[in-house]
Amino acid sequence: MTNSPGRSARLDEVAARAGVSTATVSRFFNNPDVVAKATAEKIRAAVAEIGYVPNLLAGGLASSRSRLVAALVPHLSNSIFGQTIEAMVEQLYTEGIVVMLGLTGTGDTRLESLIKAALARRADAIILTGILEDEGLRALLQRSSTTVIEIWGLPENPIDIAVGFSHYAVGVDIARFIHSRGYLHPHLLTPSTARARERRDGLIAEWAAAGGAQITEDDVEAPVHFGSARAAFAKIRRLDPRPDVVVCGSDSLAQGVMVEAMSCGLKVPDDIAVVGFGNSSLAGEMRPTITTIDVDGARIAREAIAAMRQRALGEEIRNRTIDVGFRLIARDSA
Amino acid sequence: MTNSPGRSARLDEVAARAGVSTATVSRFFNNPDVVAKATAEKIRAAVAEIGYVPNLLAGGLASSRSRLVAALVPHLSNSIFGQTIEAMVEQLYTEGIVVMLGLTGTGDTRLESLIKAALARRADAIILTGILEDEGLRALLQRSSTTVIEIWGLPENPIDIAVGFSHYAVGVDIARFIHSRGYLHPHLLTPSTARARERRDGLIAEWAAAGGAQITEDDVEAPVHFGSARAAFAKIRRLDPRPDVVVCGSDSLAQGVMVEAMSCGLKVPDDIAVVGFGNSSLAGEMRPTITTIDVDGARIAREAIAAMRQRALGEEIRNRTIDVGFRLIARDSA
DNA sequence: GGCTTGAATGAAAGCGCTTGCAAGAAATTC
DNA sequence: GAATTTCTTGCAAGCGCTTTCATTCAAGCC
Repeated sequence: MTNSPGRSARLDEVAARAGVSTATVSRFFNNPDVVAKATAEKIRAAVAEIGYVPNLLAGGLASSRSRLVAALVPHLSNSIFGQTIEAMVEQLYTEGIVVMLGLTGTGDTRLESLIKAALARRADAIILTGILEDEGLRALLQRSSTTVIEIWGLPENPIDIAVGFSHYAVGVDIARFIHSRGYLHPHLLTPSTARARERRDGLIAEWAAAGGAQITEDDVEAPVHFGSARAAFAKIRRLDPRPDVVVCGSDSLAQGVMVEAMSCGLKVPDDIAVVGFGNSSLAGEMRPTITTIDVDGARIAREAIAAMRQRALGEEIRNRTIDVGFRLIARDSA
Repeated sequence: MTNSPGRSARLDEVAARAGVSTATVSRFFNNPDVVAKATAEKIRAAVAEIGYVPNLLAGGLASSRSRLVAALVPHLSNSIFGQTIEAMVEQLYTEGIVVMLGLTGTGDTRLESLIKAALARRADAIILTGILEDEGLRALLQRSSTTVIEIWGLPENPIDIAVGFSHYAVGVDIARFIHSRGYLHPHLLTPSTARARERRDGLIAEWAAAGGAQITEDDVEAPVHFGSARAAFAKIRRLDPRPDVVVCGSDSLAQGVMVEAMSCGLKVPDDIAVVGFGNSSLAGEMRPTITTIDVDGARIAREAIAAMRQRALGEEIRNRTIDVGFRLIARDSA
């Protein structure tokens, strides 16, 4: 590995050293099957000798494939998307594809420039977690011929491909569950995000259909942190009749409510039950364990990558909306 | 925004439409101050009309600046680095720089190919969280003239720039703290990572210096999950004398130990005290709240970015090792 | 009024790689 | 053994932008 510092080796230097053309070296990297064994060996040696590292900016420009996937999520910490991102990074890694991480926060301003940043880098695919309403942006994406995958939800009208589940159906399932357990006064703690509201709507509709009594509810600002839960619980205590089950928009919210309730001397679930969402690791770790909704984030990643691959191969994608479903996990908290 | 689908607009089309040369349009994007107001306005209009999005692959190739920073961390979920990554992504976003996320796991195999992936994309900087021992890789990085920033630790011999704190000093501080609180039989729960072992070494050395009694200890495999804590606690119960304080390598480990202890009827901290590390949000949320070490992850990100910026400007960096310190937060668990 | 200075712009040569096309070599077929 | 077919390889024309150097033009100076 001899090499002068500063300037890095180029493909043509490898070619010269191996006694072949640059075309062959390029093929050695991108399409190894077509180069003869002996030639490949010479190239391998030359690469090692001069410590060559390909320039993917140049390669990407020439081939118009960046080997870069943009993943745009609202937040990272305590986020339900972390698992999916992690799975995606790991799986794409094996194909030499790298993930560009974008944090959109809540709101569309950053989303726009992040999408442009992804487009500017000619990302092979753009993964979106939010719901993109802006028509201009939708058009921009559609025009771009980039693969766009919306995950963690199932928009009725996907931009390109969607992998997720019905949040409304989650709400319906939770309503049935708490009804079957005989709870009478549910209280909803809904973060101010579009998806959470869909779950809320499903729950309210199903609860009404089942003839349940009045539901009380409260919104919490996203991103949710412990203070939100504390404040929310303070309000819950004052309610009359006091709710017997609190349906939370996330596990960490559920945890917060439980901790507050227990430190007020209430017993969970006897005095007040709690339901979470997401099945994060803490849901199983809290005592009592938290009843929640499990979503297979890694599977979402797998399906998304499978779709990208099909698209890259130029195959027709039959199913542009992939439902990965969810599971209600009944544990100790409700 | 008229544009035929498939092919995206090019700089020369913008130039033609605005009646200027490509050079001027390029300056408009990269160095706006030098183009005349009126010209800028014409270009702005042309860009909007044809919906032009620059091609940063081409731009990067020509300028050898990728506007891409690679962040290589072991894991994402429940990771102490999440906060730093998040802060870094947010801050770099404002400068139009994007973060490529690499997950190294524990071990050097992936680290190597991730570093090569970063170099291949001509990342403007590479952020490393682990300790890089491999001489070949260190040489590769040094030769590459890429800015390399090692964070969350202070290697005695940094590759390029380091931003972090002394893990050994953390161990020393914890030893002093538990000594001052009068605990007699500490038990150490150390994840199998280099940094955690440095903290352990510091604690053991200081504890011995203070004349403390024998310390018991146990290793847990990284990445740590709840099962690790459960198993570890089972062993702790069998110890004689039973430890009166458990020093954990992370907050989630601490939480796990506390939950297990409490569900065995032990009181925290009276029967058994617990110390964590990292001051993750759950440390303040658990009841009792967890005594832990706080590190300002966002500050690490800021300092790292400041160093990158200096490097980009070609300034000499006086301080190649930046100590951001840490704080022991005494709460209820110890 | 001629000269200097500075601001704004353009022409064109790359940046380092990929890939369609063509051709020579080797293997296969009849 | 000639005609195909299949493998390998090389040539060279880009991919879309940046940037050096030169040029133009207007303003400032004595």
